[in-house]
Amino acid sequence: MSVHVSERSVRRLSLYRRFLLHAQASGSCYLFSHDIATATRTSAAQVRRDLMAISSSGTASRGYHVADLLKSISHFLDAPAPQHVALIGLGNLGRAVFAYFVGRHPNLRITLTFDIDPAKTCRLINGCPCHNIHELNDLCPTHGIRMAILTVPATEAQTVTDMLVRGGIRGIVNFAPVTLYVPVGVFVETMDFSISLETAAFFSRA
Amino acid sequence: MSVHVSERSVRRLSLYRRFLLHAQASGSCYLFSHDIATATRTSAAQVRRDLMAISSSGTASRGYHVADLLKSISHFLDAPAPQHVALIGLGNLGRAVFAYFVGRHPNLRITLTFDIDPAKTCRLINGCPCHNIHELNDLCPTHGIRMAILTVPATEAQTVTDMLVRGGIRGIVNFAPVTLYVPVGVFVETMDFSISLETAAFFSRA
DNA sequence: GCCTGTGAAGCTATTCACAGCT
DNA sequence: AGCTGTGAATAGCTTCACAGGC
Repeated sequence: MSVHVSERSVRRLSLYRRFLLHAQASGSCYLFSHDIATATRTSAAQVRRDLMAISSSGTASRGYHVADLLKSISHFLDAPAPQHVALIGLGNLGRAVFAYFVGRHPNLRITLTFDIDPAKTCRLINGCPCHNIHELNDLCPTHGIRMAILTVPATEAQTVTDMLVRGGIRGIVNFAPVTLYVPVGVFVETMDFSISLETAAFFSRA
Repeated sequence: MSVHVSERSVRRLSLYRRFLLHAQASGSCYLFSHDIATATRTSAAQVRRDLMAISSSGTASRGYHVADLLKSISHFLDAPAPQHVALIGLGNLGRAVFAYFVGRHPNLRITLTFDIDPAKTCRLINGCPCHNIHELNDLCPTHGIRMAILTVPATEAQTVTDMLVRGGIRGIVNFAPVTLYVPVGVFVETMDFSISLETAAFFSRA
């Protein structure tokens, strides 16, 4: 089991799951690899490879059983119990992310939020207490939080990242347009609008 | 010239540029490939390869001249004149994107915005007129717009994409968590928070 | 006939390693 | 000594193509 699944595959599996949930909601019971491929802009062979990697299987006649597939993708992607997530920075972006988050990720829970601004701390934001950023070091370990969403200004991002790493965080979704320095073993995913924009601008003229 | 530069390289070049602008602002005049590599989380060899691809060069003794490098990266990445960009969907997200955009991308300009909500159309948003989405087909070609940012609800994203494609758009930055179907030749970059979140969640436990 | 599962092939991206230069 | 530029090697990813099954 667990024969190393690449980052690319993990991302695609997440996409497959989202599509499968939609398909299931609209009544699909079985799907072929090429259906999943079309819906996620990849190839049928790629879908079969990815599913093979998590040892899912289908039948030649009917393809993949949607409910079973969902179960096995979720078994692979999700932690056994919901993962707790910290949200750092409650400006416009942080609150928007929180709002978007709610109801969409049943297996992930924002359980702690942090900000530097005393006006925001010690209040409930969406029913979740907001702490001062300096409590981060103590609170993250005691709440078993291994993952954080970073919505602080670019100038603060590295400082906060260092605190997160000291607090034992192993995965960061970073919204600040900066490269974060982290030790090996800490995963950083940067949502970099500027880079995406420039890339799209480039290829829109190619 | 122009010996095919991969999408990965384009993205990295955009990152290098951002770093170089910061470095220049803090007084750096020359940098070695390993400096750029460290700042952008890649390898020195990768930096040299990427710069080679756009036929920039440095010297063995001092490395790369920051100002020259910026010039040649910008020459490669940017259009000769600023590109015009349409922003579709002026809800919270669309307005946030607009606000973020301002002042950050001198070579890109949001010149038209669209929404379906009549309450939003025919008004100025950040000094930019907001049109009804049905005018998209006419206005994009006449304004020479080849690129759009899509901040509409997921349910509308494909419909609007079809309109954009008919209007001649060749590049889309999509914020809706859906796969968009576009003909070949149209570049789509999806800012997919859910997928990024799930990927980070996965690797935070690996 | 058209599907899955998968070894093998092909392709792309990255890294190695070193000649040449200062 | 330590850099760049780059051919060669390697690693990683995707597609091909086909045996086996309904």
